[in-house]
Amino acid sequence: MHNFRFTTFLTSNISSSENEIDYLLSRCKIKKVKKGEILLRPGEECKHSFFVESGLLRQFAIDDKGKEHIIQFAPENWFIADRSSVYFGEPSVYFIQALEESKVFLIEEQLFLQLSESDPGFLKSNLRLLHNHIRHLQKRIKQLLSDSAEERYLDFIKIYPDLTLRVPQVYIASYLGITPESLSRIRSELAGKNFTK
Amino acid sequence: MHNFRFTTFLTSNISSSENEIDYLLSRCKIKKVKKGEILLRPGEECKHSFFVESGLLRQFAIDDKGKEHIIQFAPENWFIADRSSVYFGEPSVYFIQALEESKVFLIEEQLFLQLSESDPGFLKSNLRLLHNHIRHLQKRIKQLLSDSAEERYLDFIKIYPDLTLRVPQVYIASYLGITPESLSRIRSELAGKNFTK
DNA sequence: ATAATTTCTTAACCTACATCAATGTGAAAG
DNA sequence: CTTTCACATTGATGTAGGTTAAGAAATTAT
Repeated sequence: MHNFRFTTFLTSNISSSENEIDYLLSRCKIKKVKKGEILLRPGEECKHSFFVESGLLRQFAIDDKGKEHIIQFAPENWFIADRSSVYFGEPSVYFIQALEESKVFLIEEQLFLQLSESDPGFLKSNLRLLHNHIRHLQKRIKQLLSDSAEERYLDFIKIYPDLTLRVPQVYIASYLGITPESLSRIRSELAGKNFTK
Repeated sequence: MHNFRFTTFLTSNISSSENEIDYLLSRCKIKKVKKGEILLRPGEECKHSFFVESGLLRQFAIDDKGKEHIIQFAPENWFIADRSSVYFGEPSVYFIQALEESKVFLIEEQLFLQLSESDPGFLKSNLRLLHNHIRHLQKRIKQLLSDSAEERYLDFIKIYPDLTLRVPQVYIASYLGITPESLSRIRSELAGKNFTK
């Protein structure tokens, strides 16, 4: 029997009976995705939430001028989905793509709703996930409004030290809302500061 | 008996029995707030969700340099709250303030959770509210990453034509993430374009 | 190993928006 | 009516970050 991260995640984060968790697992599909593979594109309805068992995904948009903007990274143990598309059944405006070879669990929204109704413990966990998401989005807006690119980068490496090493800088720049050239400049300035101190 | 907007909102948006709605209403307090009055400040825990019965509120943050950044406006019929603070019981980093003389309903989180557990119809509405909020936040991030100040302003007046007239431009600028001077310039350029067309 | 490709850095120049400062306008308050 | 105060405009100048372009460094493939 497999010992999935997803199983561990569920048992430690969801105050639900073992039965319920088994049921949930039995209703999820697991999918292997290659590096670069796309799980969602603009115009499509996002049919699943994805739990990243291993590897790394990103959610991003492409603007009018053809530039990519990363909304979210999702390394192992994270959920990723276009929540509005999943929930409202609307076409998404985002891509979801694997940045590394990954394994993901596909979870249908219907299952979430069903378990939230029948099981208060599951509802709690579901609401917690949603609120974590909201907190994250809100912080992002606040940072984009208040902080300079350098400040945002410093926060990024504090919050995601692993990703800083793991992800090419183009993507980090795209998450921060700047060009890779600017990020490179910021990095060399920061390096300078540390030496002279 | 009063005919509140809140009542209308609840009956038309919540697929719940009349009893449940009456119960909800009976457990909410209504509060009159003067223009400029502050309902939440950084460091405080946000204890309620606010439903704006009349008037206009804003949620904003003040950054290190003392500049204000508006996260959200809430005119009548809108909810406003710092969701992460309400849900996680953490101290907020935001202000919530009345921009006009307003009446708001105060709703305790406990009540939301309780009704979500006991009533599937209420749960649905609660989830819908949360997902609307998420959609809104996500769009905001995408815009801040992709669009110019002018584009964001044009979208603002499309989405909130009423607020465009109702709210001083300083606040709109602060919502868009620019200075009032820049907004004024954008407006005069746009005016120019329309004349010559 | 060596070539090929992807990623990163550096430099010169450019642009959107910020800052500072002065002036104008319109609504509320005396 | 006129004074005040909050709000808006306009102009001169500054700056963070963008753009373009070239080369260096690091991975990946052969």
